[in-house]
Amino acid sequence: MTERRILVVDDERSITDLVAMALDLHGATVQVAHTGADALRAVQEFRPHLVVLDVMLPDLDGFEVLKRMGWDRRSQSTPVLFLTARDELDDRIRGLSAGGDDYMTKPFSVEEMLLRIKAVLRRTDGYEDVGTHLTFADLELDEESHEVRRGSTFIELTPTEFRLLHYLMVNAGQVISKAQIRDRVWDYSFDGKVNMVEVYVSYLRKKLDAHGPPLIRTVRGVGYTLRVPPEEAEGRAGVEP
Amino acid sequence: MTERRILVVDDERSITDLVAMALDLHGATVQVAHTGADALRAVQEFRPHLVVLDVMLPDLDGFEVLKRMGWDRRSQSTPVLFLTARDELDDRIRGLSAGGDDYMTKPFSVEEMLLRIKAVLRRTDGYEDVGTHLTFADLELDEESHEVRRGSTFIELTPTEFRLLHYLMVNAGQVISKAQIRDRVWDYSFDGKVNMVEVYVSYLRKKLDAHGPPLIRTVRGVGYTLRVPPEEAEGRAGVEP
DNA sequence: GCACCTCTCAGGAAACTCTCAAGGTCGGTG
DNA sequence: CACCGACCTTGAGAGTTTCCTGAGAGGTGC
Repeated sequence: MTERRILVVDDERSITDLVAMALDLHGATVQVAHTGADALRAVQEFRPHLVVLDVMLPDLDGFEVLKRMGWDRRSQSTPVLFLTARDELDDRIRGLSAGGDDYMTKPFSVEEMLLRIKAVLRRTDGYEDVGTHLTFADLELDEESHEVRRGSTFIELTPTEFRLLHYLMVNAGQVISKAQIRDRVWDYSFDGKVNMVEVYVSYLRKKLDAHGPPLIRTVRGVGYTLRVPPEEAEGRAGVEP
Repeated sequence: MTERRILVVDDERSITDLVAMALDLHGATVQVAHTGADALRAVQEFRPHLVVLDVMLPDLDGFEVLKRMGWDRRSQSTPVLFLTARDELDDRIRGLSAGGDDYMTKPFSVEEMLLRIKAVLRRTDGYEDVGTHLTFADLELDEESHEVRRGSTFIELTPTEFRLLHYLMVNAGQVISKAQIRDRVWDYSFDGKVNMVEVYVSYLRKKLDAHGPPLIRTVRGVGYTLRVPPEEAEGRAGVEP
């Protein structure tokens, strides 16, 4: 997301914080607004490459903001990612994705949001950050088509499994804690007191390891990591009597 | 940790002392605060690159401090490492690591804390302090993936073994006393009456020396040290094991 | 209603930490 | 130079923590 200016508009501070920090970590330059009026001002001055825009704002609603951005948009075609509560889903919103824009329902996961933003930027911007294609050992994942292959066989993943694998692949070679996974792959309203992460890792393993050597390593007490499987069983060490 | 300003906030003086001293030894510039109010003042003036923040403070709690740091944070994105008692693990801690922050439960070991701080700085800072990679003779240890190799074979270590080896490698060539090891690799509430350190050194030796000449040398009455194995000592009287 | 997905729960497996005690090794000393 | 005591090493194992996974209940979309 390097070199992209992104404006995040939501009246809930917790949401703007979360989104802003995540985007910041990914190299974007972020600005935040909490009202429609602020948002319009920020669009003028900050000239974002993309706007994340809540539909419900205290003063204007998101569509009004969109409309008043109008002339600006057409000249610059600044894309918008709308945020909306699930039960406020509206035909006007559904129509957005036709124009290159997109929407997400709250609550969302950070991982999901990053994927969406990248997709929108790609569509409107001709933007190739890192490409849509991730590879690790004989594993391949395509962000756009949501397709996963191991070697030559396609693997069907559920949406959650996909987000988890994507997150692991982006951070391949690094140990990721369960807390990180939970915060990133699950939505922010999820208060899982139980072992969701373990369960989903288990699902992933079952699907991935059916077609080759194990790829997900447990690092006890710390988390999980992808690793290239050691060539042969000889690479093991430790308990030699 | 060179050139990094770190603010340590905890109401227990023993903890701030411990942490501050360890960080100081690693080249960080450290400041300490014992209340939320002090912490906020220190954030303003000291402009730390990272804050170690206890959740329980006499005046404000850690989250309140975090919130009031708010606007400051977003512009600077100062990361936070939270400290919390294991049984106070709080739902509010959720969501932290999506922003690059992290938390640790008390009691912790100094070694563990240094590893966490480095990890957080790496994530948020883009900055490679010393690299994640330690090398000694044909031994390699990677902090990020928690992988240890000797020559070409991977070695599986338990968390405690890993901390111990890491500590030895950081201080390679220096004799480390058992007391130092205990204070650093074990958490500060540990009152080992027995020979824990010896036992774990033994475990390490068993795993490491299966793949080459002995690396950990005992210095009788003093402690242990890593040393490069002598090339070949066939002419010598049996001084070397 | 059916298919699929998400999440819970609980039992059991596996890994890890720590203790203890039986030897082994070393250095000094009688 | 043989022996002693202090120190060190290591195997065995109990107790605990952490992780894995099957079964199934609820939810959602078609």
